Amino acid sequence: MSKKLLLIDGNSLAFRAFYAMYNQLERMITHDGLHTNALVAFNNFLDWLTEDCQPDLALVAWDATSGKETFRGDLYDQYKAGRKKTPSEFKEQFPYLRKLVANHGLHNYEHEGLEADDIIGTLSKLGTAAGYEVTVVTGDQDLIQLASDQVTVKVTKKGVTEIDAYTPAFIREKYNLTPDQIIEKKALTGDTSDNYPGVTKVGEKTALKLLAQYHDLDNLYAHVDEMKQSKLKENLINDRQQAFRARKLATIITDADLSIDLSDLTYTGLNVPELTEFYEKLDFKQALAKLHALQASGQIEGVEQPAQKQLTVQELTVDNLDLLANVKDEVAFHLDFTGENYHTADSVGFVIGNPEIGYFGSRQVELLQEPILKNLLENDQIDKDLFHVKAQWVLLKRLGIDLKGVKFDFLLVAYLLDTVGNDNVLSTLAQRFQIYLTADEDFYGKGSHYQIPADTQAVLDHIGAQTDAIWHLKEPTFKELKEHQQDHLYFDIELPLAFVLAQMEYQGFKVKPERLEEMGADLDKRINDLISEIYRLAGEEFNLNSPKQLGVLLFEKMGLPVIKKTKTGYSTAVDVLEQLAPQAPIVDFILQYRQLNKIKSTYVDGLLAVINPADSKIHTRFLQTLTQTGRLSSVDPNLQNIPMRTEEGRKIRHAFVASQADWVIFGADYSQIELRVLADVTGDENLQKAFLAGEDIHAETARAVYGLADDAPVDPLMRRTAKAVNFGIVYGISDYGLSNNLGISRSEAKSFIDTYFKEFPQVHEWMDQIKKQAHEQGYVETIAHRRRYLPDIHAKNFHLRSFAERTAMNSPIQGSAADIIKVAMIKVNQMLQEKHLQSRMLLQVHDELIFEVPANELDQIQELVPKVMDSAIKLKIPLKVDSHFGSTWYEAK
DNA sequence: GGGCTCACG
DNA sequence: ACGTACGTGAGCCCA
Repeated sequence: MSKKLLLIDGNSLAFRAFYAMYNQLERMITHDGLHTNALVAFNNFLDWLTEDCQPDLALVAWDATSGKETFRGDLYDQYKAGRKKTPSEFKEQFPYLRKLVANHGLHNYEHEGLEADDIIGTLSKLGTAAGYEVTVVTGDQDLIQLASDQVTVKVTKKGVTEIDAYTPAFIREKYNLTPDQIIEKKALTGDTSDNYPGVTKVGEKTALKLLAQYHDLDNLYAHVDEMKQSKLKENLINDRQQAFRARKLATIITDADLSIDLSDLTYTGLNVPELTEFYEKLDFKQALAKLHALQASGQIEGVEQPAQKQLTVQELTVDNLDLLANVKDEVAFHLDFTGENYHTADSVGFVIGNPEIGYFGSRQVELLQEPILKNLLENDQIDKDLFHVKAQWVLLKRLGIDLKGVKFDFLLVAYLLDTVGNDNVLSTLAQRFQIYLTADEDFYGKGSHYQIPADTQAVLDHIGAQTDAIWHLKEPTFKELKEHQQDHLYFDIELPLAFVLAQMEYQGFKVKPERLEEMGADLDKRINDLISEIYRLAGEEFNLNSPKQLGVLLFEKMGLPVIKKTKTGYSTAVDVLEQLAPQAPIVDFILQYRQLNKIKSTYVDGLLAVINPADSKIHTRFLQTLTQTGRLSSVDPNLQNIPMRTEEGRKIRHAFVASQADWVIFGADYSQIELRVLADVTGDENLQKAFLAGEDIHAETARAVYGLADDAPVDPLMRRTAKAVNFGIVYGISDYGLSNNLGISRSEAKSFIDTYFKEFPQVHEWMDQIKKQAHEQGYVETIAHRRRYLPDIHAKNFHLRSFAERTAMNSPIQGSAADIIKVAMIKVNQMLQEKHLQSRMLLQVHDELIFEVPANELDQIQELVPKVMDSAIKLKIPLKVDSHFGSTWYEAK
């Protein structure tokens, strides 16, 4: 095989790189304020190119930066004139581009009076003569004139990820031209970006037609007089000189005098120490991770990574399980699975061990059921270090194993240390602590490309690297946990909660498909009637689910007034439609359609699709490490947003039933927990008194704000306003937001807020103090020391900064309420166990808990659950819990 | 994949 | 002058 020469057009590619990632410009800045978007894209591109091409010789050519004009400037004084100034954000990256190239083991070259094109043209000719297979890479079509049997010219298309490889055959196919004729084409069309004209009115199409007939410029002009009279002929004759000048400008020099030789261009590969330093200096986290992963996997040599020694997992079989007899007090364990939903996922394999005894694993997860392994996992005297304990617990439970003795869950700890940018992926979370792993996505592929490699050892080593990383992550992360005063939050709240949640998910909530199907049939009929009526009133059929088409109908064809706009067009949201309803009867039908269709598609059809046929239950997953405030979320399906507010939707809850006959559904919810938390954390005495004074906090607030007597009646409008103010306070109030919500003027809203703060002065003080704290330390905390960092608190942008300030006020409230119910869940679960009750907790919906309860336990549960919830965490004012039960979730209201 | 809409607390 | 109430997830459209 012939040797390879790689020639890269530095300027055009860097330019492409800068604009390919232009939308990332302000996100990619080093701590010293250097923009790095072009560097990041160029770096990725170099990686890809060198891996793909594996060159023997390689060079990146740059346009001359100094001194003398190029011959093209001499030839035409307008050459490249009128170009926009290079943005300074791009210019500042130039010097680093060259370093980047050098650190990748490629040569940089520029030469006075020459453009990068000419350097590449000359070297490609030299390379061809010396028998090299030449690859030219550029962002610019001009270079394709160099294509030949030995030279392939790769040109980036959109961005830098897609590439066309121009060979003579490809050029023939695309333009019906030879590479040489590319110059002739350019002569006729000129070049707008280099600012030289060809022949007036001749663009690509005309040029191709002329070249098909006349082949080249000389022959064309030799026969131009024979052409029949036309505007084109006139233009050709008039612009003859321009065309020939353009041909000279477009022709790339292939015999320039260079001060280098092919022998100077040896490709030396990555300079790992230099590149590491470069990446570190410019905060290239991903590139650094990739580099470290390459080193760890032994594909390249480089800087010593003590914690990342290449480890080999020893494969376990039924015959060598006694290898695990040495396991004493602590092991790391990782059971890998496909996809995200561990309730249904297939297992890929597992690894167990630690650096002292080594790592052992198998792709046969049934091995875990062998006594030695099962006992080890179920032994609470042997500490386990894991990633994502809840998933591990469920996967093992499905194998009949009861995981115990868990001490470290890296996912939970990483989430508690910093919620920002947590993607729940081990490899990216590990990077925060300078541990670099091959990402699952890179190892297995993603989406439809997911495939478990056939090489068992490779798979085990991949899982092993993760297991070993978990082991090494424990110490540094536990240390930070302590510094954050989050030991209690982790050991006494989140870690035990993970087991409670795992049991709830595994238990599942029984759903009667026939109830949903009945509802579905009824809804279908009513939806179809609505659709017919809407089409009739509209006078045409259209896609009712398309806000765009609906907007055209309402606001263009029917001429209804535009009340609100979205980024992309007219808003057709409920509040808008409600305002339009009196003006056109169709609008009310559309509102009804929207409501019923939502119930049908999201809830009837959506839930039916996720009932497990084996047990007729729905097994949601609670995401414990996602929200920025400490709340849970629920997915696959979301059982935290089952309809409640409208009767029509609420009927969905009829389908949710207890799993056994004579059992009931029991629900208990905190009353006004967030406002009680507010009264507690602010220490506001008036707010505390208001809670102690009456049943109805919104009415009490109204009395305070409107200056009514303690026992005076409160009219509904006053109560509604006070309620909105209470919500506003919890959300981090602004007069603008409140005015919008209540449909009042900003100044009226402002005066409400002022009065509120006058009545509850310590709430006001707390709001100021928490904002100040956020500015000073960059984060806010809940009563259990749950932390939320607010990077935007220092933003120059008013919008971002204001948002961060509202968040600073809201997160401690919402988050503390989350702390309280989490503690309650752990205590309720403990109580159920201690009292040997069969009742089971099924769901948490932020301020309420849902249970299924045998009829004979109902009295006890009704007494005990609210009691445990009340006393979960002691506040300065009592917590209040309401409870309900019934034969279905609908009845438990 | 982003935007819109709408379900919950 | 600026212009959003806080926290979520799912279905659908449309590029």
